[in-house]
Amino acid sequence: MKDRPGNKDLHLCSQCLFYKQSSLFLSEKDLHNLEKNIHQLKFRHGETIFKQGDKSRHIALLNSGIVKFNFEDKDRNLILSIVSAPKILGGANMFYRQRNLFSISAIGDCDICMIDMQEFGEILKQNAKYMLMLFERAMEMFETSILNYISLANKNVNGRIADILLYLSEHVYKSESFHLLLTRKEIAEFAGCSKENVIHTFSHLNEDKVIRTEGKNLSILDKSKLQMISRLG
Amino acid sequence: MKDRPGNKDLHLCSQCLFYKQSSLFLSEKDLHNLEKNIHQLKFRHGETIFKQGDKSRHIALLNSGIVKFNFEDKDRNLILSIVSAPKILGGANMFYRQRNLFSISAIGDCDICMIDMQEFGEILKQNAKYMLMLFERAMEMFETSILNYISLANKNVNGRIADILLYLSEHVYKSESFHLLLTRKEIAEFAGCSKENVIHTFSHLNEDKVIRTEGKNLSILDKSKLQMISRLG
DNA sequence: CGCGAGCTTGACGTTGTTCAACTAGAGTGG
DNA sequence: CCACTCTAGTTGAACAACGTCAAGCTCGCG
Repeated sequence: MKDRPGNKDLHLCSQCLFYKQSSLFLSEKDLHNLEKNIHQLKFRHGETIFKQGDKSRHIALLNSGIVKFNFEDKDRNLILSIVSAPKILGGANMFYRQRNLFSISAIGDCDICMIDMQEFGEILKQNAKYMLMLFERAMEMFETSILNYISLANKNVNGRIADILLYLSEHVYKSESFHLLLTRKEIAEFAGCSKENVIHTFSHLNEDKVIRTEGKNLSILDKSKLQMISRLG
Repeated sequence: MKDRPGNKDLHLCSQCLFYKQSSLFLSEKDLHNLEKNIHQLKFRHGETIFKQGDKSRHIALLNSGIVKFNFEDKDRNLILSIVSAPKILGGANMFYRQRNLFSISAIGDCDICMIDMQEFGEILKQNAKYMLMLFERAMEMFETSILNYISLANKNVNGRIADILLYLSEHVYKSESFHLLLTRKEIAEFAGCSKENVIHTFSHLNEDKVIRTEGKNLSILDKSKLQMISRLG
């Protein structure tokens, strides 16, 4: 964790969504304790936020940016999920076990608030409703993983890639046209197929005018057709 | 939910593992309230305990038996996980959303205690440490789902089936030799492949004396070889 | 006995992976 | 400023893995 750039000063989380939500549940005193245990960090593209197998000592609030959850195998890599701000990261590990089940790393630049778990755990134990709220957030990521799992099991490559493009458009970039920060290989790791397969599928989708790719830029031209491919896959 | 056989009388959970654990966290009064909201049920092979898409009104304690978590698609079916008693079922849905993300059904006969969520939710909110314990349990099932997902993405059919046999042996039946209550089709739904593929793989494993199948009975003869197949897959 | 469900086997076609060759752009050093 | 190298992307072809289909089998049950 040495090369983490960041400003470790205490900061006022006045615009921070998480802080606002927390203030609904916590007392003045707990809120102050919480603030003492938060520090802000910036991560650049590719940097690891949580490392698979590492001890989970923090919970991370993704305030801006996009991250990927990836499971690292001997030789292969699998992207479980990709999410954009605002999200609570690391909660799944926190509520479960001491060691991270997977890594989380930045795609593009990310602003993150790190909360030390020691003190935070104490606050949590005193505030059951607050814990419930956090837990629900932590579970959201599992839902997307399970939906990905189902997509992988039941669909062919075309269907899965269509799924991924729709997911990225609707839930990550929130636009029909976006600048992909993922390599073809990473998309393949998300779809659970080879990178050549992603490229072939992109080529066909380009020919059929369903999408348009220009280098890293990707536009969805015919969303309904893409949805049909997703369904038929 | 009409044809649920069961005895709805209040019962004394004196041997019930869950009750014992709960007594470590809860006050006499809460424990009494909890007991009032529990009723015992018996489920037979194939019966549905929780139905995908249904409202989650209960949390279920699996006291004896084996259950499968399965996601139902238009035409296909996918088994996310198979677990044996003692386990807490439905917590994942409970702590997440109002509607069940997947179905849970009995494999063989199951003894289950159903807890009504209305009153139970109130007890939870007053007992943060207790809630944390329940969370941890609820998360266990997600870990197995994610590990299955990874197995599906990174391994070939042989490796996945080897994984499943090892999993069933170690975590479900707790024996090298067991009476399979799953059909070949269900194993295929767990492995995310066709039933013929399961049969072919079983045949080869039989030829190579890695396992022995006699109808529904299955014995693992050479565990280390099976582990090797799992690794190479 | 006859029927149906689950199981088994082998053949065949499709899908997807792997491999190899090529292109384009970015960074490096003489 | 050009050659070199490295990485990402692209394409097509060969091969292996897997799903689908068809046919026959076994067993339990009405």
